[in-house]
Amino acid sequence: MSSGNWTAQAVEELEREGKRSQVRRAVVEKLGEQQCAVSAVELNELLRADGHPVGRATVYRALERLIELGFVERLDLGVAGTRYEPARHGPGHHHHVVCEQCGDVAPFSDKGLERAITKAAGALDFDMTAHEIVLRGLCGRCKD
Amino acid sequence: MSSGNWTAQAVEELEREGKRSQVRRAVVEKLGEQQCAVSAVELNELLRADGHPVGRATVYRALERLIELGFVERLDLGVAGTRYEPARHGPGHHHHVVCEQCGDVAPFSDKGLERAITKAAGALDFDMTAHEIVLRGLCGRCKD
DNA sequence: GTTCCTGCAAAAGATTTGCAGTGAC
DNA sequence: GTCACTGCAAATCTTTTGCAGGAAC
Repeated sequence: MSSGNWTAQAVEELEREGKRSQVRRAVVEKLGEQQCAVSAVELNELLRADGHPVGRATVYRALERLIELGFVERLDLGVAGTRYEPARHGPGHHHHVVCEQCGDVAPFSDKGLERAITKAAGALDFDMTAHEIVLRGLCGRCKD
Repeated sequence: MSSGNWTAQAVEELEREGKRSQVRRAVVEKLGEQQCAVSAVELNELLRADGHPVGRATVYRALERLIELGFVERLDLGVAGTRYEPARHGPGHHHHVVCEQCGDVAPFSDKGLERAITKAAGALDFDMTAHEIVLRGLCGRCKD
């Protein structure tokens, strides 16, 4: 699912539901542009900077709906509050490394890790629908 | 690191630093007793129920210090706020599965997953000091 | 007209900070 | 006496909720 596809599918789904709002479309589009997870406040600021003076509550409500629909994942990296990002199940799926020194967040992905996750989940009496992995430590710049 | 050992080591470390407080010792002991992650508010209530009328702020300050020392890990499972638990690196080390229906949190561990994590981290320009894994989905009771 | 969406302001929670008092040494 | 710890209350911050008005159809 490429960035453009994600945005298109999410917008389509919202419209199928009868949600024809311009504001929600803007939220979806802005979120789809992000490389990595953003907080609700950051997203709100990005939208305002873009000429969409959206209310905070609206952003939260839009995110909530998108989470219900499975288009957005909520995650807490321990820095800058709760963050949100497009749920990508195919290419683009990734996890996060967080630097404990500078707070920098970066994405990473690893095939072997995905296989191990799937295998581990299969051994439990549990239907896994999503998973999150966060690595903490020192980033390349801070560890020296 | 067994439960008793963790508590003993944490208390010892606090004392080495010159922290001779009874209250912090109580926080450490109560935390060491927990099977799984608890929130700061829950911990405060547990302490009060135990006859330690500790202030909220004190609990947060104690947890903060313990995190700095590496004895406690902060994690956010998306349910009931931020949670804290003893950082166990040997036996007892585990991750979490969260039921999206009932909010139940359970621990799990998997050797293969640990190996995959270590391997994946090794491939990055990053010094990993900790990692978190959260599986989301439906627990045994809710999936039926 | 009906239904859902929106912004604003108020409310609710969680966490942090300021401060005067207390305990350990 | 000194220095760190403590409780309380106030302040902050993030997220949620109530409500009156507005847009889509």
